[in-house]
Amino acid sequence: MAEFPFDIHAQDGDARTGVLKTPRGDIRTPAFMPVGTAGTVKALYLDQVRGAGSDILLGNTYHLMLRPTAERVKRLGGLHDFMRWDGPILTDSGGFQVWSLSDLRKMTEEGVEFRSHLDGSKHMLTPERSIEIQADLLGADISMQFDECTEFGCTRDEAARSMDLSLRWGARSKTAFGERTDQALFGIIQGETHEDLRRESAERSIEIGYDGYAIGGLAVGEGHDKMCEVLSFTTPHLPADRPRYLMGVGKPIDILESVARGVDMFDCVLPTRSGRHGQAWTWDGPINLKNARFAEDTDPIDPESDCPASRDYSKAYLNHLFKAGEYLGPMLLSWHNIAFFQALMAAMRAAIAEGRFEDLRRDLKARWAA
RNA sequence: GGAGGGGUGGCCGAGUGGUUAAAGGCAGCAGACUGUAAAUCUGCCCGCAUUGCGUACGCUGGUUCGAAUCCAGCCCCCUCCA
Repeated sequence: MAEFPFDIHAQDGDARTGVLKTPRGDIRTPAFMPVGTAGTVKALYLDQVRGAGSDILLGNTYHLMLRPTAERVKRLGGLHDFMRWDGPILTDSGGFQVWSLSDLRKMTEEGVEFRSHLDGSKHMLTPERSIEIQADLLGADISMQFDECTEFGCTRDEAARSMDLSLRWGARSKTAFGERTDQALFGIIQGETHEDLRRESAERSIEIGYDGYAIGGLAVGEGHDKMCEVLSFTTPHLPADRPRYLMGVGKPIDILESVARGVDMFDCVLPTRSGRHGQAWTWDGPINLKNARFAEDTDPIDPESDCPASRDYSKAYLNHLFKAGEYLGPMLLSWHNIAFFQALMAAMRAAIAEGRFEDLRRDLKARWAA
């Protein structure tokens, strides 16, 4: 087992706050990991990402293995040196792409053969290859087991079959990963929306033994309430002393409610993607800076923020940048959104530590109700 | 003054007798985005009302069952020649 101590400093209801220690630095939890799919958090300098309060980034097996290739990243010193980020990096195993690029794949017990969306070339991803890419070539601090994600609305049999496959792939991922002290491996709980499958997936994953436990297959169309319901009956089966990571989530309301159910880590493309598309997340909910009502709004998005993008630029200016198609618009709004998400995480950590998480939760839910 | 070309919905621009309220693009207005094939995608975009009706392709008149499309006159724009 890796030496990644997880110190839980405080618990408030099922919400907890603490620090996951890694050789490359501490990760304050609940944590939000900005997504840096192709070796970059789109439209941002890593100084901005770090300055906004990010402790760890997410990188991607699928994208990097195709371009510039994992071997080239290795030759160039590994992903940290290559992209100039000295903090922890968690990499996705490629399992999600296997699912979302489904029309280009061929699945077998061995793994997945798929065609590159870039040039149509054939590639093979197996648990062993995924771990080699993540841990050995990219040099991820936290690698994810290779898994399969199911379509929301699939049959129970399909969900069970897929969960079994993910468990077998998980065991192979663990074997391939071996014993390491400076890198960690997380397993992924599947089972769609079925309580018994989620429990079984959790129990069998614990038998395999991971450094952390992710919950996969959520926020794929089931809706906020269903997601909360699944979390409510899934997190109780996960080890209390290990980090719990809800993959791909989410909107601020999703994160808030997931923290309330004992989740410690998150990642999502939403702040950067919606930032590129003109949407700003705020304490009063999302706003679309492209809307005509902001054309002469001289207020900044958040005058209280430490982030220059949130504090020093008027909504009118951002509105203009987006209307004019200027690059600075997506850059500033991605920056603001990452800063907002991190401010939200910090607010939740502080509230949990001070035993007033429910007050914060109630207040934010009321603000975001609409 | 002469010769030729042209005037289409906010703009650009297809369309040369009916299937055209009129392609497409832009601008405009809104929506979506959750382990990133996304600086992307979707909807609306003449007016009014439930299928529908009324106005519309420079202006006026004409031909025709029917015209943005054909004819005549007029107005304007562009190119070339004097």
